[in-house]
Amino acid sequence: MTQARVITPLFEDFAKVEHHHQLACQSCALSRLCLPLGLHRDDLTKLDQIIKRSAGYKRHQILFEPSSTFKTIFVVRSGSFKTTISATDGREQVTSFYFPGEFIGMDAIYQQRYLSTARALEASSVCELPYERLQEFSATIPELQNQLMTRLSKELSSDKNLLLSLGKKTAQEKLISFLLSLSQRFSERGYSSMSFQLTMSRGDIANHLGLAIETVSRLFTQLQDQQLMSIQGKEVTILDLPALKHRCG
Amino acid sequence: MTQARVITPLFEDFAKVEHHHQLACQSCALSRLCLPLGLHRDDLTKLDQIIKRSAGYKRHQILFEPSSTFKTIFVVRSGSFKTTISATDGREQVTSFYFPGEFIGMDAIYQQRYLSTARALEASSVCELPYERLQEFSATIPELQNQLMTRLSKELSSDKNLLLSLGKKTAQEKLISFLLSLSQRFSERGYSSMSFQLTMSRGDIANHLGLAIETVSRLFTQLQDQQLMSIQGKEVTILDLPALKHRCG
DNA sequence: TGTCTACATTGATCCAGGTCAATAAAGTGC
DNA sequence: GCACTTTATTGACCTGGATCAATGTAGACA
Repeated sequence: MTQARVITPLFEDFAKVEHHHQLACQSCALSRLCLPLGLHRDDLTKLDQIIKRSAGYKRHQILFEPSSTFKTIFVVRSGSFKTTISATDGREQVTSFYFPGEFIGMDAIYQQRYLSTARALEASSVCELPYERLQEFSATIPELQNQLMTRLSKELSSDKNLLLSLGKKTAQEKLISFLLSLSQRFSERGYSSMSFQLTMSRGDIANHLGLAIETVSRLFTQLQDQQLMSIQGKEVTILDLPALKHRCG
Repeated sequence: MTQARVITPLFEDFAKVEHHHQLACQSCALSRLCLPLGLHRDDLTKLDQIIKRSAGYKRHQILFEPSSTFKTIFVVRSGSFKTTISATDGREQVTSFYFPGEFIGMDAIYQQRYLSTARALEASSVCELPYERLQEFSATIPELQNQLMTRLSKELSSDKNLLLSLGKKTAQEKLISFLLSLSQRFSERGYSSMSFQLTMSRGDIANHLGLAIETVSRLFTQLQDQQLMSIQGKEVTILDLPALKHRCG
């Protein structure tokens, strides 16, 4: 119960600190996870001019979709998002979830149009990085260019790991891998890695992992029965981390 | 039969033109698909200095693996490669196939170590782009930086599409999507999009699509029976493109 | 030219996880 | 607080594609 309070919604505390949303990168609590990482103070000041802190997004609100014109890469400031990609017949695949400090929309650089649709999972806010300006700046700030490449490469890495999950893992292994990767990301953001709130629905998780909702639900009960973790609604508590790590492949 | 001759191995003709393998980018037949795209002539000359044209790789030979130290990004010059990622217990997922002009190893930028293992599918050759030098050069050649980001983003896009395939498509849809994407890539390289040689085994295709070899084999027979395409060994001929497009989701 | 070995096809059987259906919680708005 | 809607759980049953098994085919190399 006490853990739950601090993480609903994610980074709520940071959002509150920002009385208006033009808080400079220098004083942003996220800077250690975000674009500013490794940038010099003066470079950051320059960058600060072009970054637009957007108003908040409500649960389910669309951040962008394939029909939107591509101008910016988004960074999650608070809350969380999901991206989905659609087949021609309307079937959708949830490709990623995004938490504070993570970049959304990088797959649009090639072809200069968003490939996917991004939706807020809860009340959330973002910073907008105008891509063209970012490119100009990268020419004079090598560390910025490095930062962008690293982010792209990081997303590539996690997609490849997801490919391994979807292609080769059992339903239980998929779910455990997913939960452990969430745990890892929460811990990087200063939250408990052992107890956290899911911001996405069972449906989103199932879809992301190529499973049916019912399978996810059954696996949750099964993991509880095996004393590996406890799940009450959206709250996940990891009980036996070594056993879980052992079971995720 | 006539089509088959020109594509075994892929870009064989280019390989022959290069009597030694220090052919400059400017005179390389691939330049239109490769890094040089959009670069100024003088920039290309500079870049040429740092690109190492490596000796050939034999079928099944390893280009890199996770234990290799990351220093370079590879560009396929001739032939083709596959990359695989491994679970802790040894299960492998074929994450991508790479053809001439395509970049291998970009997922290593984050963490500075290769995530996957790359193997030649046939007698092949590559150019090596030392990553650190590439970074230095990007600072002064904005178009190079743009080129790299675009390549990363392109790989991201194709991985997301594969996620859709693995997560939401039926076996037949997966296979058709895969074959059509190959067809597209062959056509970009100046080959027939209607008739081409598979350079990978049934096992590689099955693994890549999260299927069993037997399923792939059965689907091939089924696609032939339905007069949608003809498959004799490694040679694929597309007979009814509209019908195939309709069936791939 | 024949022998090996790896790769591919085809058939029979099985099962992990999907689908369908009913019920139960948990939000959400009035 | 109550109605309504969305989300989650649980059970019964079914199926697409995996697995097992046998056979066929094609390179590789002596």
